[in-house]
Amino acid sequence: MSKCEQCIVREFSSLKALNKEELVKLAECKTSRLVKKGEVIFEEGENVNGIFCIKDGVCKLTKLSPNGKDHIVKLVTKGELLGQRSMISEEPVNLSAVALEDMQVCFIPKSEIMGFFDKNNQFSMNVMRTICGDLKDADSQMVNMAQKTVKQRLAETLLYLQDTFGKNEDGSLKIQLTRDELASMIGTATESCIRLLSDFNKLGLIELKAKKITLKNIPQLKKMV
Amino acid sequence: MSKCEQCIVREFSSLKALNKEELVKLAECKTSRLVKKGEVIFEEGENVNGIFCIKDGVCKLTKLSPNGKDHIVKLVTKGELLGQRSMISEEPVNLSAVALEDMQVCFIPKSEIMGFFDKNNQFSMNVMRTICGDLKDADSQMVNMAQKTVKQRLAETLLYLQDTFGKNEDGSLKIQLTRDELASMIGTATESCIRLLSDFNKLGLIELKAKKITLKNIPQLKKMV
DNA sequence: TATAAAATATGATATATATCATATAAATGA
DNA sequence: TCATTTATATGATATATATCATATTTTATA
Repeated sequence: MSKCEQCIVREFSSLKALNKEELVKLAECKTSRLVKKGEVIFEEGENVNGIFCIKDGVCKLTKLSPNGKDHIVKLVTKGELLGQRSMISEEPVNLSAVALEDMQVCFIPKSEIMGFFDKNNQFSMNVMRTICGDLKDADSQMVNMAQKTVKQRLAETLLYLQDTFGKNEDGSLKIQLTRDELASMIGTATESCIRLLSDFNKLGLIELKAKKITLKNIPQLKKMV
Repeated sequence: MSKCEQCIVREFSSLKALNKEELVKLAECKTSRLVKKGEVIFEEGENVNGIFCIKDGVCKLTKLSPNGKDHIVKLVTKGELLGQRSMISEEPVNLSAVALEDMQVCFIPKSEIMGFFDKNNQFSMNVMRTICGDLKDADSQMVNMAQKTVKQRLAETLLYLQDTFGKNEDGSLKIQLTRDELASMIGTATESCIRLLSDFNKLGLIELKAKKITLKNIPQLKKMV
């Protein structure tokens, strides 16, 4: 069992408020797990009795819409926590979490977290702020979905992906989503997404080669949003 | 200055966790205000140094989209609190609040609320649960906007309005939204909204008379969603 | 009450997007 | 390495929705 004290990732989440003693307790009760690309961490409707801390990798949070399509609500990456909302609401999770790449994930049981909640004010404030940030983002995404065109949403999403996950040495987006996944982030049909990418390519806004997407004209992409 | 102790509305919000002593303190520092229909309570980007408690009436929370249209993110009614997210995040509000009917609203300064936060665990837990509920709703609305047709969203919204705000003696929806507002809740053009209402009317799903909307075939409306 | 302004309604048309079909390319696995 | 599956791409077409125009009704106001 590795020590949480030495885990750098903790510095990026609400857990940074924990003191040495609390971190020792945490290390004792947490369980670590490797999650392969494509593997499910938890599924909509499940009871998850605790939270997950992402040590490495990226996953998607999806929600099944009544028409049977999955919609990607959020991407979550190294340093972030999963399952906080569900734990606080004492409800099943409302989203599924699926690994987009191989991941290292730690699970912290609810009892432990609730203890920190009671005793460490800074920790609970951090959690609250995170959830408030999520709410603000969700509201703004809701408005995007309702009011922007698919083209605008695609441009915005490409910019977001580069901003958040960076680029490879060749300049292409570091995070690898299938066209299908990209479509279910922006809320459109896969073919429409592919077609628009193709249009963007022809316009010189992006470059497509062998599945890799490279943003070529960022000012122009920004202007579209 | 009326006493918060005797205000029934408080029982419906996070404030129900406050004890007598805290309620007396609250009554001393709060300010009350009448808000006329159409009046703005606060505007996107503003710094609101506290939270509002709605004693009576309903307001809409809107967000301006880049195309210049307002989108209604949420309706908030008697018993609910406004501005919690912004206060916790220590950020300007991300939404505007506009009265849909005449309202009675109390303002509670941030300092007071933060005091309750520190000392009353049940209160902060209540606030957290409310925000978690908002986040869940927002995620689900986001998916609705992205994946459902305008027709489905209209049906769903009509059912929601009746569920949440009830109906008049004549059976029509109690809450009075303009077509324009209804359109900006479901994320469509005003004309499209009017047209679909007209279609629903012809199909016997609803009845339109003199601005009043009456749901006539709820099972069928539910089936559409 | 008369008049202006705003809200609702509906038609005609344009546009964005989804769907269905099929081709090609890439990835996977025996 | 070849065969099979899966992902990407593109055309043709259908459909949903937006936009523009105009009429009618309702509401506000002088």
